[in-house]
Amino acid sequence: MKKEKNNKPSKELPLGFVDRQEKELLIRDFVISNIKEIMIKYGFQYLETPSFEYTESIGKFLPDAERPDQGVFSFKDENNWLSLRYDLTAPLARYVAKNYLEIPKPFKRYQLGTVWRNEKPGPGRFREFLQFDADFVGTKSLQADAELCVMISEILEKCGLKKTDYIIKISSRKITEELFKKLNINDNNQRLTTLRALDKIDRLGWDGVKELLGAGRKDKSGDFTKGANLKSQDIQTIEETLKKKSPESEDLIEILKIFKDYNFSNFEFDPSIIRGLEYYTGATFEVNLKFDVTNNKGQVIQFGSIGGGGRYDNLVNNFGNYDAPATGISIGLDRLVYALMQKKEFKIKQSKPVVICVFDKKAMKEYISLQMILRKAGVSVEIYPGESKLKKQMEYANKIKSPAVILYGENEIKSGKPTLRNLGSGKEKTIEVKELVNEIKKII
RNA sequence: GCAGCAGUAGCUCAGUUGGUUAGAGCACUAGUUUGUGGAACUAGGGGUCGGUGGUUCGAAUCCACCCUGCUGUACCA
Repeated sequence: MKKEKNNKPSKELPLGFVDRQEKELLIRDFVISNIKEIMIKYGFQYLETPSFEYTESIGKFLPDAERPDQGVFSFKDENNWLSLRYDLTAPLARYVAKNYLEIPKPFKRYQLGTVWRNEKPGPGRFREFLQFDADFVGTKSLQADAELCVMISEILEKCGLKKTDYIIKISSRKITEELFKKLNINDNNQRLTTLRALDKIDRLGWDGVKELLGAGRKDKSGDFTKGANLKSQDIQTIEETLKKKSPESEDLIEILKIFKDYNFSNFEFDPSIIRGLEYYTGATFEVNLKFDVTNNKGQVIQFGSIGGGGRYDNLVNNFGNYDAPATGISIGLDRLVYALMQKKEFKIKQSKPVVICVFDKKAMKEYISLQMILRKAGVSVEIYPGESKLKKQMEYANKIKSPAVILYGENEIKSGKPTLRNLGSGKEKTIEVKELVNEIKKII
């Protein structure tokens, strides 16, 4: 905690939280409106669930400690532990279980919402972020899995990305499942460690992963990570299997066939797409950006994926005895927006008001009248919100990037002709009120 | 959590053989004769040098501990 002098409250933000400014928010709005449009086209229902859930409903583990803070923000109300959701999938499973008798089956819904994770933030990763999720619940059809990928691709392109800007990587848990069977790896811990190690291929390469599959690995800071302790023969089998360029599991073969029917080709089979989550049972996918993303110091950062998902046929059953196989995808919107902001060709329009300068408070009626005329015509306009010298008012207009100021002082009011100053060019024109709208529209 | 590095004004940083009232650029405020911005000039505000304790006549500068941040790594249901 940073101490402020005189015991004033800290102006710093908690670790992992950020203020977001207009430019980012406008791009986010743009992305969201594209998403909504496409979700309607694809026939998904819009859903919102609350930020808080009972802790036991969103975690796989019930709180066994005094305070369940394993990665979630929690607090206790009168009687119960509540937690801020850490994703939108668990709330979906809960919603489906709660409304099972009423909802259509299969159930297709999409959701936009903030999620929170109480963990160490990394570059471009925060403890509060906006997610977009689309899921099919209650169908085993691989058409659903395929369509999710096609749909994400359409969303990204609608947002202005080209085919060369992104790729959807796809794999299946069935591949690793079969490997485990074949190699007789039954210990759940060992399986998990293996999956997690394999998930790191893009970052560590096969050499690093093989260390993690074996005894363990020391990273460059000197920290040591314990490995899965597999036999070297098994490690070799795993490497050979996963290095194959085409899928051999039936589900993937079918999904790829459906992609073909959709004429969708911007994907890549990559058996290292494992995803850390334990609950996936079938296809897994990941959305990766292929252009460079830099941090605020201009350095290119390892951006990684902006989202992913897969099939999870058993998750909803956790809430009851329902047969609800499901598949879904989620996108980290803030990360997508952050990346979009860096595309040079990507411009978002920020409308800034024309400023009517205040020369004399007694003439306020005249200013208001001008303002009403302009607003009626749809022009963004404001009367300078304060009392300052003209110079200050100009500085203000300049600072907010106003396109123009209107000078309506004693002389102008007498003649009924305001002066319009273009803040881009610095040129001024004294014109009739009725011409004002047209002149301003030329500038904007 | 573990490991490495770092912590001086709002921001970017300078300031070590420890020594007078701690500096710069940018930003900010006021002004450069009273109706004009983005340039220039002048003046000004702002820091108990991350914190606490210690060594010393004297510490931003040395030591210890703590806190915070960055990076890597782990975890991420």
